[in-house]
Amino acid sequence: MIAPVGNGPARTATAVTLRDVARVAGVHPATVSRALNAETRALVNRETAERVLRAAESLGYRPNPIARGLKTNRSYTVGVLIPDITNPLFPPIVRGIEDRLEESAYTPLVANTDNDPEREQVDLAAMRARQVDAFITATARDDHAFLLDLVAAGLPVVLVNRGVQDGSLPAVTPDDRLGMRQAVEHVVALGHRRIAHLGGPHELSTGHRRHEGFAAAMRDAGLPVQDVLVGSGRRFTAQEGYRLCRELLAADRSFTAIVAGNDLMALGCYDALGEAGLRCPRDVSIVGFNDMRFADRFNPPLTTVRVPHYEIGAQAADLLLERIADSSGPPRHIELPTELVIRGSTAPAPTGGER
Amino acid sequence: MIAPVGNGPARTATAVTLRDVARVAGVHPATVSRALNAETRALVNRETAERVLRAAESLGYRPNPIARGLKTNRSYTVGVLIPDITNPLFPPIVRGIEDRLEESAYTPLVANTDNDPEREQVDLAAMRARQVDAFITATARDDHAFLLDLVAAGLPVVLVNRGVQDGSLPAVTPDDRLGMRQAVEHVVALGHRRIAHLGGPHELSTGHRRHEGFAAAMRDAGLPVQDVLVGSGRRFTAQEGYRLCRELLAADRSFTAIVAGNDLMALGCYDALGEAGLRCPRDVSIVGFNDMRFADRFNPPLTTVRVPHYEIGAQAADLLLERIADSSGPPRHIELPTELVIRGSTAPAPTGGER
DNA sequence: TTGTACGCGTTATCAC
DNA sequence: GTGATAACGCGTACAA
Repeated sequence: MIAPVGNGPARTATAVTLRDVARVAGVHPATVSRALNAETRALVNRETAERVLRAAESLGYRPNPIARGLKTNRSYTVGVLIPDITNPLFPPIVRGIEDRLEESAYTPLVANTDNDPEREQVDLAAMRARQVDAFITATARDDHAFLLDLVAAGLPVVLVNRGVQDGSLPAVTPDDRLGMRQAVEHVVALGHRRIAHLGGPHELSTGHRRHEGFAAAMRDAGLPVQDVLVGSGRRFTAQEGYRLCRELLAADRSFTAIVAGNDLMALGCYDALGEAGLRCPRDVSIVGFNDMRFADRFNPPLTTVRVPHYEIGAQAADLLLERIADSSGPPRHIELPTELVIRGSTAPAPTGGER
Repeated sequence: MIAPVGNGPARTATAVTLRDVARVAGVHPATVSRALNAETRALVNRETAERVLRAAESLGYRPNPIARGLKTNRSYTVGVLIPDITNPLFPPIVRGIEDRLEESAYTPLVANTDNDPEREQVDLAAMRARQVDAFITATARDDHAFLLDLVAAGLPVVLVNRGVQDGSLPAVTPDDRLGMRQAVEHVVALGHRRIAHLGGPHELSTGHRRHEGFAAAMRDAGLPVQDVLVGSGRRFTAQEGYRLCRELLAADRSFTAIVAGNDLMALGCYDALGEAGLRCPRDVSIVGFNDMRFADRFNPPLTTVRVPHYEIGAQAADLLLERIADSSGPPRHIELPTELVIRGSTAPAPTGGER
């Protein structure tokens, strides 16, 4: 009986290693290492280096980052914490981060925390176990002590989309105050005077800075900020926008415009207004924030403040790479300018006094 | 002068290793390894194992996956290739994958290929260099030889959202034919007879299977499939939907319903119809496919076929884990059922003959 | 300029 | 049942 010739384990493509290259190039593995690493290439003879490079090329050598990481204690990997990739805000941010990191041979590890501090800790621990070299997080709350711990442990951290009050961490965010000013000035120019603001949680920089921006812009327009016209939701969701708008309608029906904390909250306002028999923009004008995808497709198309999300992600990655290279120096906070996008949800204030 | 006591490099938290645990537990590092690894725990004395576990716990020991990977040649990492996370189709799929992989201590590495075969190769190579244990890809075209190469090299591959014609690779997809049947039967029930189909590329399973489903359902309804009423776009985008719909309108204006290849293409139809002075659903009914986020917010709200994207991602991850454990056996193709969601873009066919 | 030797943290394979 | 040892692939002092 003739036994079939076994081929060993299925994994045919056993990787080519430094040693293989050395053998082909006729040098010592250490020399190959030096020749292939940009920083140490100067230490090796030009011709030798070229021979090594050719050998590596012809063999299709790819350094094994696992082995390298074990030695250098770096993984060329970056942890990215976001609340939920399913929230339309984050895909462009993540895309910006990934594109920029990829150029620098870093790989992002993305985790969704669902804004659950406990889950955040778990994800963070898992990433540290995987030896990530640094973090980008979009989940910053005002209690960010654990982030400072990371920094103290030598791991650079950059905040994206949100910042922290005390400026203790580098961040890339939209210019929330500018954005709110653009929103307010727009509806003021349309003749609105009684303007409401239904925003997000104050513990998030995006919540409180937009609130500040709203208040400042109203003041500058010579308009009062009335408590009854200002609400703060527990989350940046359509559901919370809906709840807040219903509360507002129950308390006061004299307002003619709402500046929402973000586009999702604006959507909730659409719903509450519709239920109350009010039409947007005929009865009430609404402005969103973010200009998330499909905001132009809503009914009515949403007037909103455009935030350059991709660019925010890209710059956050840049800032992180900068701090991986040199983490000294004070943390920078980069604010990217926003832009008002006028669509169908805003219109001149109804004439004939209050509605 | 009293010199400050230096603390060494900034990185305070030097990781605790297997050896540290061994020292505390009073055993050899190898024993610690055995005690901590579930599969080898049986080899070690119960009491010893417990002592080791306690020591590990008290020291806060976290195994270093880099070192482990170097030894075991596995990274507990999975490559996920998608066209673009910015396409609303993919976030829920990716989320499903991530959630399921996380439970099994695997980490996804996701890359965006932009449907560019060249970029796909680059990403794939980068992931192989990072020693990923397996792949999930949503980028399958009909030329998938290189995917079979991966399989031959011992790397399990699972397709998500798309399949391949010949069934040579495991896949988790929506039941595209069922979905199209649901769409067609809905408009037929509304009295439509001249029904168009503007679909995606035929090289993608999502394109040709939906086309097949459309043709089959029309046949079963006793309706002809006319060439002039069927279009195939180069991509699944609003832009292509718009282009196709314009071409359709130029060639024939007798149709009263369009079954689009997906929701984005349906959106393009909205635009083309609007430009032509036709209203949806009064003049033309439109059905989408996917029920992507915010489809209910469009104007009009889109009647569409709901696809369980999160579940598709989750099951793809399950299937992959299954094949990582045992890659023998024929590739399974799991088709998840779809569901019709009726909204405002479909209405009874206009009476009085053709429009 | 290049080679030698060692170690990163873990696990597989021996021996005891 | 446990300890000793080698090895995974690479980078880097140090020697030559």
